[in-house]
This record gives sequence, C-alpha cells and structure tokens, in this order.
Amino acid sequence: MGSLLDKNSSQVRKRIENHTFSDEQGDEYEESEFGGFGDYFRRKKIKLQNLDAELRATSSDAPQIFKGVVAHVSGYTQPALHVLHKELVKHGAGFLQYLDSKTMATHIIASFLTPKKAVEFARYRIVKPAWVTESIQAGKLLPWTDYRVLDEGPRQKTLKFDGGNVVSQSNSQPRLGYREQTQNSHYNTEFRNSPRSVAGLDTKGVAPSPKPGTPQLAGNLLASLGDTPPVHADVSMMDEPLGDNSDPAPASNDAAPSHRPANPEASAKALGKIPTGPGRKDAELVKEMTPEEYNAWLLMDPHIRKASSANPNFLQQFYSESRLHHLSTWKAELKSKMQRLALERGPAPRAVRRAHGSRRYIMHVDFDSFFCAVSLKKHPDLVDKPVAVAHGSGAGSEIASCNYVARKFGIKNGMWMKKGLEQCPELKILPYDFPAYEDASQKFYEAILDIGGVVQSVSIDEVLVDVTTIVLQEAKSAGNGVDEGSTLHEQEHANNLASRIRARVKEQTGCAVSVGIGGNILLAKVALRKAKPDGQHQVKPEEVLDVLGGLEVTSLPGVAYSIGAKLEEMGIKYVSGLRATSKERLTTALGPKTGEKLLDYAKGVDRTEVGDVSPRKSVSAEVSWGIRFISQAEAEEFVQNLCGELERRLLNEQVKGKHLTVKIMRRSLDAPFDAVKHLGHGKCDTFNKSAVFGIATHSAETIGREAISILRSFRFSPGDLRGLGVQMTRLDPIKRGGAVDGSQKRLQFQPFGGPSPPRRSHADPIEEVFSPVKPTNSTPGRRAERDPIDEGPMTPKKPKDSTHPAVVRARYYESDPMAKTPLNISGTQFILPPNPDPAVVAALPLDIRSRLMGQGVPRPSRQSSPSIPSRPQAATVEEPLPSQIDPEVFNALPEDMKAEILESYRRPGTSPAPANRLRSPHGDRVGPQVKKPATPTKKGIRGMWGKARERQRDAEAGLHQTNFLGVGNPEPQDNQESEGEDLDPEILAALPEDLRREVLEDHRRQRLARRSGLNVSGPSRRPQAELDEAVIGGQPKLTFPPAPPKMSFGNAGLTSLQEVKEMLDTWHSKTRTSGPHDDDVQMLEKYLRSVVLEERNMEKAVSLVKWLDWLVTADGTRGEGKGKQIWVKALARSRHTVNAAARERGLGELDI
DNA sequence: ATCCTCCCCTAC
DNA sequence: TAAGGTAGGGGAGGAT
Ligand SMILES: Nc1ccn([C@H]2C[C@H](O)[C@@H](COP(=O)(O)OP(=O)(O)OP(=O)(O)O)O2)c(=O)n1
Ligand SMILES: [Mg+2]
Ligand SMILES: [Mg+2]
Repeated sequence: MGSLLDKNSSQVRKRIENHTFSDEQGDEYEESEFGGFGDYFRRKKIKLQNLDAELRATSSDAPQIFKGVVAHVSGYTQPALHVLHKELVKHGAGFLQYLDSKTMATHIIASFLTPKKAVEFARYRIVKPAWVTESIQAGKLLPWTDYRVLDEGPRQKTLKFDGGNVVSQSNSQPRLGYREQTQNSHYNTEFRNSPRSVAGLDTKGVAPSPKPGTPQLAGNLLASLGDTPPVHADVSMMDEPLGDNSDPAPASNDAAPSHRPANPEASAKALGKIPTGPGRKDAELVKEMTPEEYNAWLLMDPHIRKASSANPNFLQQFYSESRLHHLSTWKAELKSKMQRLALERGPAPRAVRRAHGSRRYIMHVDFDSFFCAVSLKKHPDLVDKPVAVAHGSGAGSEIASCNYVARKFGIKNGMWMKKGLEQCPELKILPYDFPAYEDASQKFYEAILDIGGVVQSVSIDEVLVDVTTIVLQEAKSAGNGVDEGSTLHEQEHANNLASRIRARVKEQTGCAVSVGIGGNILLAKVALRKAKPDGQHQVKPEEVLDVLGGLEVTSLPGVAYSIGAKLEEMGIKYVSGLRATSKERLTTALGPKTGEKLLDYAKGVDRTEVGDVSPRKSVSAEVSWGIRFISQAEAEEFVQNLCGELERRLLNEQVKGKHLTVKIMRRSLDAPFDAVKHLGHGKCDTFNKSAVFGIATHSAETIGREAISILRSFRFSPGDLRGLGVQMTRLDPIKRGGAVDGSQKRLQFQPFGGPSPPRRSHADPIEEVFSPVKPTNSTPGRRAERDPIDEGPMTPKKPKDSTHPAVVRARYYESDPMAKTPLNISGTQFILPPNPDPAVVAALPLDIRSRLMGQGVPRPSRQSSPSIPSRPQAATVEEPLPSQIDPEVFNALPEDMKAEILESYRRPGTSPAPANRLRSPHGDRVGPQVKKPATPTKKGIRGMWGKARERQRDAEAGLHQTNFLGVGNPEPQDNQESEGEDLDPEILAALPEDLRREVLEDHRRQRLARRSGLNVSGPSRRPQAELDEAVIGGQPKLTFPPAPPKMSFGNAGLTSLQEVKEMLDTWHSKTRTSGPHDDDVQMLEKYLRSVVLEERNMEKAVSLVKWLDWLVTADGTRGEGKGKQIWVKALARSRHTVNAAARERGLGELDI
C-alpha cells in the first residue's frame, strides 16, 4: 500500500498544484470566480451544511472516544462517508467535509488513496475506516498507526522527475475534474506566483519555471496571434445562407472539383461569418488554396481561432469541455477505485462467491438520463419539457443526454442537434454541469457500496453489482424454507434491495436511477432496459427466453450498427433469429468468439463475472476536433503537447510503455475543407503507424520525438490534418526503488529498440554506453537533443566514430546539407555511409530510414537533387520489393523492419494509404463460399471492397498531390530569406481586401513555383541556439501594414510569453461573465510593470496587452455583460500600466 | 495451434 | 458555432 506513494513520480506536479491550491484558499481571492481550486472546493462545501452539532446533541450518551480528533473522509469508503461521519461525530470527533485548511484535520480516513491524494495528504495521519469502526467497537481510541493506509517513506525521488517541466504543463490533467483542470492554469500556478512568490510552494527543488516542454514551434503564428489583434469586421451577414447557389468556394476544393459540399448551407454560413472573407469573386482563388491557406483564411475569425488548435491553450480547453473525455477519465478513475476498494475489503468475497451453485443475482443500476437529470436540478421548471444537454444549439452540437420527454420525439443521446431539432423544435438545451455530475455520482457510488455486494463500475452513472451473497443470506435468514420457495424469497429480496437503492439515491441526489436484476450481466442489462425510466425490473429465469427472443439483435451488448447490419444481411433481426441460426453460420460470419457469444446471449447465457477487470493495456490521448493547422510546425507542436498529456497519464497510471502508436486522421481528399460539424473532423481517412521502444518509456520528450518523426513520415499537408493521437501499449509498471531515471542506461541492450533517451545530459558519452552492444541491438532514435521540437530528427549532430547507430546518425546529420530543413525530404542529398550496418539503418528514425533506403540504389526519380524536388512517384505497389531498396540491406533487416519499409514504399511518401490495411482478397482462396460479407460501416458499406475503394481514392489523391505542397522553404540551406512563411491569419485579416487577395495569390504562386513538396520551415524549428536570430529573420514575410512587433520566444523571462498568454486565456474564459477579480487585475498590472521595468521586455508586455485585448474584444458574449465591462476596464488599466512603465523607462508612448 | 500486429467495433 | 475520447474485445492475416 505504501508503494502508492513512492511509486508515483508524477506527483511533483501534483504536489505543486496542491500546494498552490491550498495557498489559494487564502482569503484574498475569496470573491474571485477565478479562484482556482480553493474556490471549487469552497463552493462544494457550501452545499453541505454541517449538522454535526445537532448530531452530537442527540447522541451525547455515546462514549466520546474521538475527542480531539478532527477527521476528513477521502474518496469512497466502506462504510460510506455518511456513516463514518455520523459515527465519528457521535463519538466526539470533529468532522471536515472538505479540507479547508489542511492543518485543522488530524486524521484522514480513506480506504485507499490515489497517488495524487497520497501526496496531498502526505503530512496527515491517514487511516483506514476500520480504525473508526473498530475503535468504536473497542470503546476506546485505538492507535491509528495500526490502520495506516500508507507505509511511511520519503518519495523525494519522484520529485526529481522532470524538474523543469512540471509546472509548465499546459495541458489538462487527466486525474482532475474539469474544473480543476481549467482552473489549474498557469495563472494559478505560476503567474500568480511570480509577482508574489507563493509561500508554501513545494520547495524541494522544484520551482516554477518556463515551459521547456512546449517548444515555441509555431512561434510566428502564435506571435502574430498575440500581437495583432484581430480585425473585427462586423458580421454583416447577408443572412440568407440557405438556398444560396453562389459558390461556397472553399468547400469545393480542387481535389474534387465536381464535389459539392455535403452541406452547402453550413459552408455558406461559415463563409458568411468570416469577417471580410473572400467574396464570391474569390472563388477561383479559394478553390486553389492549399489546405493551409484555407485554414489561415478560416482562422481569421477570432472565435474560430480561439476554439481551435490555433489557440495555444487548445488542448486544455478542449479536454475541459469534452464530455467524452470526462466520461473516459471518470470511468478509469472509478475502475481503479473499485479495484482497490475490493482489495482493501479483503479477498473474502472471492471464495464465497462461487460457493452456491450457479444461481446469481446481478443488479445493473443506472441513472435515467444522467447528465440531463442532473442539469435539470438547476432548472426545475423544465422537467416536463423536452430537454437535452449540449454545448450549444448549432446544427453540429451533440446531444450528450436528453430526458425521456425528449426521447418520445425520437431524440437520442449522441444525436446531432440538427436532427434533434428536426424531431422536436421545442427542445430545450441545458449546459453541462460537470461538477454536479461528479457529486451525484459520488453519492450514487456511496449508496451502492453501502449495500456491500461485488461492485463493478461501468461508468460515471452506472454500476454492476453482484448481490448474490446478500440476497441468499437475507433469503435464508428471513424465509426459513430451503425449498422451492427460497427462490421466490430471493427474488423478492433482490427487488427490495433495488427499491432501497433507488430510494436512497433519489434521496441523496434528487435523481432517478433504474435497476435491472437478472441471473447474469446480460440479463441484468436487459432488465434495466425494461426498467427505465425510474423503475426496476427483474428478469426471472423462466422468462429469459421469451424476453430475449423478442429483442432486436442490436439491443444485445456489443451489437450495434456494424454487426447488426451483418446479421440483418443474414436475415437475422431479432434475438430469436439468432437462436434459429447455426453456430457455424454465425461464427463464419462474425468470427468464432463473437458468433459463440451471440448464440450464448440468445440463450440468456453470460458467464462473465462482475468485478473481473483486467489490468490496463493501453494509455492514449487523442483529439479529433478543432484541428486546423496552418503549418507543420503547429502540427508538431500539437503532437508534442499530446505526448506531454500522454506522459502525464502514464505517470498517473505508474506505467511506461514500449509500443507507441500515432493515430492520424486526414481529411479525405474528396471531402470539402469544411466539415459539416463546426470544426469537426469531417470525412477522413485514418493512418496509424507505430514504433517500438527498446525499453519502456513515459518520457514526453522521447515519445514526442518518435511521434513527430512518424507524423513527418506521412508527409501530410498539415492543413489536411483533422485528428491526432498518441497511444502507448505494452505497458510495464514503473518499478520503484530507484533506477527509474537511469533506466535508459540499459536500453541499448534491448533487442531492437528505441529511445528512452537521455535525461538530456549532453555529456552523456554515447560510445561508452553503446560499445558492447551488438549492432543488431541498436536503438533508433537515440539522440542527445536539447529540444525534441526545435531540433528535429534531422538536426545536425556531432559526428562520432565507429559504426554505432548513434554515430551513423550523427554522421548522417553532419553530412546532410539539408539538415536544417527537416521536412524537405525528397529534395535532399545525403551520404550513405559505406557499408551501412543494417541494424544501424534500422535504428534510424523512420523518415530518415526511408531516405537512406532510397539511396541504397540511387534512383534519380526518387531522391535526388535539390533542384528536382520530385517525390517518389506512385510506387509500384505490387512489387514484392521496391526496386529502390537494396535487397542485400533489406534482407539483413529484422523482419518487422522489412515490413515497415515495404510499407513505407508501398505508400509513396506523398500519399500513404489509409490505415485500413489491404487484406488479401478473400475471394482468392475462398472457393465457392462467400467468406466475408462486407462489413457495413456508418458511412456506407465498407469491408474489403470499401477498403479497396479507399485505397483507390487515395492513390488517385497521390496524383493530386502536387496541389498541396506545403508552404515552405525548399532551399537546401537554412535560408532565412527564402521564406514561404506561414500565412498569418491575423495579418491577413488586417489587410484590405485587395491587398489580401494579392498576398494570397502571391503566396500561391511562390508555392507553385517552388513545387517542393511538403516542407514547412520556420524559424521556430531551428535549434534553440539560433532562435534569437531567427526571431528577427523569421518575421513573417507577410509583414504588411500591421506588422507584428518582434517577438522573443523562449525563456526570455521568468515566465514565457506563451505561458502567460495561456494563463490569461484561462483566466479570462473562466471569468468572462463575472469579470476578473480586482486583486487579480492588480496582480496583472504589477506583473506587467515588472515585465517592462525588470525583465525589460517591451515586446512581451505589449504582446500581452494585445493578447488580452484580443481575448476581451473577441469575446462576443452577448449583451456586453457586466463581466465584459469589467474586463474592458481591466484591459484599459493594463494598457495604461504598460504605458506608464514605459514612460518611466524613458520610452515613448507605445502603440498598443 | 498460438502468437503478434493492426486494425474495426462498441460502450459510456 | 463547439469542445467527435478512450479502453477493451476480438477478427484477419501473417509469423512461428
Ligand atoms: N453518446 C453519449 C452517450 C452518453 N453520454 C453521457 C451522457 C449520459 O447522461 C451519460 C450516461 O449515459 P447513459 O447511456 O446512461 O445515458 P443516460 O443516462 O443519459 O440515459 P439512460 O441511461 O436513461 O438511457 O453519458 C454522452 O455524453 N454521449
Ligand atoms: Mg444512464
Ligand atoms: Mg450509463
């Protein structure tokens, strides 16, 4: 148990957070809506009035054994919180619902602690609930030390982890609730700290520091975003987007000229909304836009910019609002809590469980329209109306949950608003209330745990409980009959139990849960459906077949659209039809397991045990909404952020992973730029690729490096990216007792593996580590780098001697004249080391490797001079071994590498095939039997043919490839003049209409002239050392009138510009309705002064004010609420402050 | 047979 | 406007 504490090295961050959090409880922020953690808990506390006094008065006779004890209960406990509370108070203890001021509590009662809590409570006496119950039983206070939850032990070790990165994480933190996430901004943890210095901040060597984890990749873009406030052209909508037959130009991009947007209205609307966007006369221009240009154009709208990946704070913001993310996070948390609770409860039930025959009583308990019901608590007037919970009322907004009134209209959870409103125009829309869902859920779980069955969490609003033991027990003691009647008694007891639960949950939460009872999980679920809403139902053994038979197959768990359609093709619509089908036929169609399972289900058989949960097999982070990049750099930065997120989650789970998969969604080339759904991914092809690390890792740096390499290897036009994700599998628990950090010392000895590199110790002597290694065991991707982004895989490195992989790589870099322009892959020359060791080759990152291979046999068409930037032309898919590959080298490769290389050749760089692998046609060998019916999929029938079609389309896309060369610098040198910079939407927006057109046109011409393949080079990707210079040379070329001031990124100051911007963003969005707290504004002013006077960074100060200006003025919240007014004033004050400070320094008036 | 990898599908 | 995440079961097909 104590291991929990020591194990988690992610606690550094958490510790800081927690400390910050406690500090925030200081009264000075009391009124601020942007009050951070403290505020969250404070508000929660208000809801729970403390009735202790009353309790104590009514039970003064109980021995006051807990006198002097002030207890707090954390998490789910057994007995439940309310019981402990009552008992403690009755016996003289003080009780804290929430830890207001930590020092007041003397004991914390918990069954187990999450790592986060373990740290938070590190200084407390943390005891198991049994301490309370057994003390009461004993009639005296038992020594708490016998009930420790945690062993003692320092876990300083963990504090060393990732020192500087810690505070800087800008992404959401998976374990935290949405509110913690959003409020735990830099503003809390750093910004506030810097001017004031926070007492109590953990001082064990971890201090807030700039954010090395987030390289300033998209520097230019971000800089300009911040520097040039958007032009708010009025939305002078011709408000009739409908039926307009004018060309919504960008929707019909030329990848498919004949293609009309799936939803012309939506497109037209989107267009119309964009301030001074290209009018219809620009149709031609727009039609020829690259995806990047289109995105740049799209992002001219500040609202879109704010909501999408263009916002530096995007990941955090997105996750904090994503219901699906919360659902997943909650589920994972609950799962592990239940797991640990079961452990702590003792291994008893296990043995007991199977004792009695096979008769089981399983309850499935689930809230009725959970989100909706909870959100309705604050709008009781609407309970009788059709209501849904969604983020908005636009056509693409998703209905997370709707009440049963709405369901009568045909509305369903997950439905898009467009359809929902079609079915019911009266539909009322309520906002999400995530904290309320957490609260309701907690009470629900307490009630469930209270009954003492075996509990398995299904989701935030749903559990399975095996109550067999309870029911049998009760039936035995109540009804004396051991005969036939006992079953009836049992059933009745089960029903009673269900009633009790329902009543209790309703009482505690005000919301209805329904309960299904059955002899197994399947039947409990089926019963649940019958029970809803607000009811309970038991499926008795004798009714099983009848009940099931009449159900549609899709109401069986695991059967939905795809399998349902397959079955329908076979003429099976109802479960009864399943029973009438031979196992053979089912297994042939669906596979052995699925076929058999369905047949079992049809017979009412389900052997799955409640509570059987296997350990986690994967951890991932992905986003497929709001992705609109205008440069490769942005895309890579985003991937890096995802990897940061992944690292956090891995640490939280206390695992490392060996197998990395990068998931990419790219706009289908026949799909319009605009998705139907606002900022949605639209129609996409998906591409996954994985890499294996020789040794498991959780390092964001390591993972990011490889992930970015993989991303690059696809050479997608960044503007076409719609979804990105990183997933780790092959997980290993992090072993404690040291060496966590030193693990990479051993990686070399792993068979074919990757990085887990260096604790960025530049001094790390590579040879020494590698020398004893057999070449075949080399590790790819080991590069001593400063920054995974700023120094991409193609950055030059020091040469080394010997054939060590790292050395080869180093040489390779050294000799690559293009080394500094990482993405110009096809146009690069490089030198193949004589006698490349195959393993060495294999050890190279994927993108390099393919190039190297390409050179094995020089092929002018494929690789070549810088002047002929040809891409690999549609490579021969059929050939077993692409001719570009030296067979000798190839054969020496490990098998998996062979496959991978073939793969990479199979898909010529510019148009990899979608991830749907080409499977050998079943028809080939199948003979007469139809082996595999097409698998239907949401959008039409897929399966083999579908895939083939997709490939086809993609191949075709390859031909179009020339259309979407990236905007970039094709030159071999790191040439700052030859720009091809990203188009900056901000700047574009500020241009007069005609000028803008000219710019776009010009931009396009350059691009076409260069014709260099995807290549975006920006100052931001240069090595750190060059960054400063780059900032100057790297000014967007498009420096027209509203030229943004020069920006200095990086660790210019105490707090990086971007970080502060993110803080401001979070701060603003959290207080947009109430306005900022005056203290906070003062602090901002003070900080701005210090930026001007101490940091002496005028650009930063100006930039921040402009950023704030943008935030405030771009906040289109209706009605100029009081919040906005306060914000406007705050903005004015800030502006004044900076000007005043500038004058103080003898500088003139600034143009802010 | 049995394993592994890369998907698809499903659930909330 | 809008916040389309995430983990596990399991099938297909290849390697062993
Ligand atoms: N596509 C979906 C499905 C569910 N949820 C969320 C909102 C739901 O309230 C919650 C629980 O899911 P349920 O399937 O239990 O649905 P409800 O509780 O809303 O309705 P009911 O259980 O009564 O069918 O998960 C969601 O956001 N999107
Ligand atoms: Mg529900
Ligand atoms: Mg549910």
